[in-house]
Formats: sequence, structure tokens, C-alpha cells
Amino acid sequence: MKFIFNYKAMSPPRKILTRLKQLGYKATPQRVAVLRAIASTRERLTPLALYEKVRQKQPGIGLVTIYRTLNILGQIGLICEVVGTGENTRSYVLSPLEHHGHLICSQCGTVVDFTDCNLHDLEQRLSRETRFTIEDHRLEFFGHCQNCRKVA
Amino acid sequence: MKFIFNYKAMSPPRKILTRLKQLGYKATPQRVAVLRAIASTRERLTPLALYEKVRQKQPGIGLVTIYRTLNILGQIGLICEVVGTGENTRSYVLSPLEHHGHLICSQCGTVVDFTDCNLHDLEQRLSRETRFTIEDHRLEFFGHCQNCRKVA
DNA sequence: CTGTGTGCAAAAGTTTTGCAGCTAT
DNA sequence: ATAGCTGCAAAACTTTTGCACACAG
Repeated sequence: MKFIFNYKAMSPPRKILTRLKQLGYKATPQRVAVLRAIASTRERLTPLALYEKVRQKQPGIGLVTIYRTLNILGQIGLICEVVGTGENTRSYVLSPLEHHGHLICSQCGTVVDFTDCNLHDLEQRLSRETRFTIEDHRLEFFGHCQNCRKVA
Repeated sequence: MKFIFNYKAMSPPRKILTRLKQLGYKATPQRVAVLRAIASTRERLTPLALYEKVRQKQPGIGLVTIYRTLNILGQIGLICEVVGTGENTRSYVLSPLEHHGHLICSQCGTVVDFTDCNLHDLEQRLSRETRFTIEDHRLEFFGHCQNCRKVA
């Protein structure tokens, strides 16, 4: 199993910007700022939170742009939507390079990614027994991180 | 592995109503109707879809009541929220009795539940290595069912 | 230059709340 | 009888769209 713990240590989103340009999108300062913001934390960020965060560096940016950027980045698969039960807004984290699951602290929102979900057997069995073609999955664990447990 | 395929065959929601009353909620015709509607299909239903469906039998019902009922049933754990990537509304299906995952057809919305996810090992490993306390998980597969594959 | 992107305002869509009257227990 | 429930209207909140101007390539 491989953990991807420290988003802060990841190189700046140069790679992502390259990919954006490859696909014909422009690397505007706003998009760069959104990317930086997502890449700068391992918390999951709602569009609104992202807006507040980015506005500190780019005071002129509009919430609309955040939404548009998130939609684009999500479609391309560079960021990754996370939804908690009972929330009625989306949150986003940077996509790691491989397929992965999330481990989410219900209190502080910290996201730990993990790869190697080991769902292949399950997937095959399901596919065989239900005759579904399975194209994707989403696996999320919810709980409390060490820190929040201490506090509580 | 155990599949729960045919929601239609399940007994009417008497059990659920009993549970509701146990908890001090009243079994109003509106709530019964909502329950019947959820129990009558294996598709996942958005609050709005549920509203349309229930209105055929209970013309006077309000969308607000649907929302309130869904929130209550969800909190108690009798129904179960499902969210697809990119959707900005929730959907609900009846909770099966045991913990389970969903297999969802991206085209027609059919939901197949399965139990015995076999995530215990993974959960334990994650818990040990990240020092999280894990309280819950959500596992969803997305794909196409046999029928929709034929059509396409 | 040129087509894409931005910001504003406004619309569309989803979910919650306040309140007066109603009803299951 | 009475606590809880409903329906309506309105508010709160999230997300999308139309349009004029700006800017990256």
C-alpha cells in the first residue's frame, strides 16, 4: 500500500498546467491560483472555501471562475470530487496519479489518499454475477484522525 | 457474497414504520407514501423524482415534506444516500439491513446492493498505518448494466 | 489578432426555515 | 389534549448562464 500524505511537498502544479495547455486550455493567473490553492493543502475544499482562499492572493477573482475552473479540472481528471453524506456541496482534492480511495476525517476534513485498494477481486465477482460492465468506483472511509480524537 | 436485487419483492415498509414509531416519530400518510415509493423501485430517487412519484397517490403533498422525511429516514439509517460524481443533488435508496455497497448503472440509474465488501483487512491496515479511527465507509461502483449495454 | 476566459448580474436549481393550521397518538 | 407534522411562502444557499470586455497565445 502506498500513502500520499503530504500534498505540500508536491511540486508546484507545473505538470497540471502543461496538461491543461495540451488540451487547449489557457493557463490564466486565475487557474494557476486555483490550482495552487488546491495543491497547497490536503484538506478537501469546497468551491466557496477555495474562493476565500484564492481571493487573498487574487482579490479580483469571481466565484464563478472557481466553479468553471473546478468543472474543467474535474472533467480532465486532475482534481477529484469528494462528497460526504449529508453535505450539500462538493469538495475537491488534487488527484493523485493512480486510482485511489480517500480516508476522510469527519471533524477536520483531512484527506489521506491511498492506492492499492485491492478491489479487483470484488469488482470481478460483481461484474460476473450481475453482468454489469464496471468502469469506475469510489471508495471512501470516514472516521477521525489522531489529532481530532485527542481534542474530543 | 449476497445480492439484494429485487426491492419490489420486499415486504411493505411495516418494519420501518415500527422503527419510526419506536423513535417517537409519527406514521403519517405522507411518510408512509414516501417509504412505499422508495421501497417500490430499485432505482435511486432524487427528492424531486420522489415528489413526482408520490404526488400521483397523494396529490396534496409538498416537496418540503419529502425533504423532511428523507432527512429523518436518513438520520435513522433506514434509507441511504447515494451521490454520483458531477450530480448536484442527492439520491436515496432503501437501506438493506446489513452494511453494503452500491453498484450503479450510470445510464439507467439501477442500483444493485451487495454486502460482504471484504474491506475489513483494508480498513484495519489503513487504521493502523494512519492512526485514524474508522467509523464508516462508502463503496460505490459505477458502470453499465446488461440492458443499457445492449441499447448503446 | 483571435478565440478563449473573466467578472458581473441575473437566473436556475436545491435545500432549509417560519408559521398557522391540522392530525396521529 | 397535545406534541409533532404538514403545506405554503419565502429565504438561504449552491451552481449555471448570458453578455460585454480583457487577455493569453
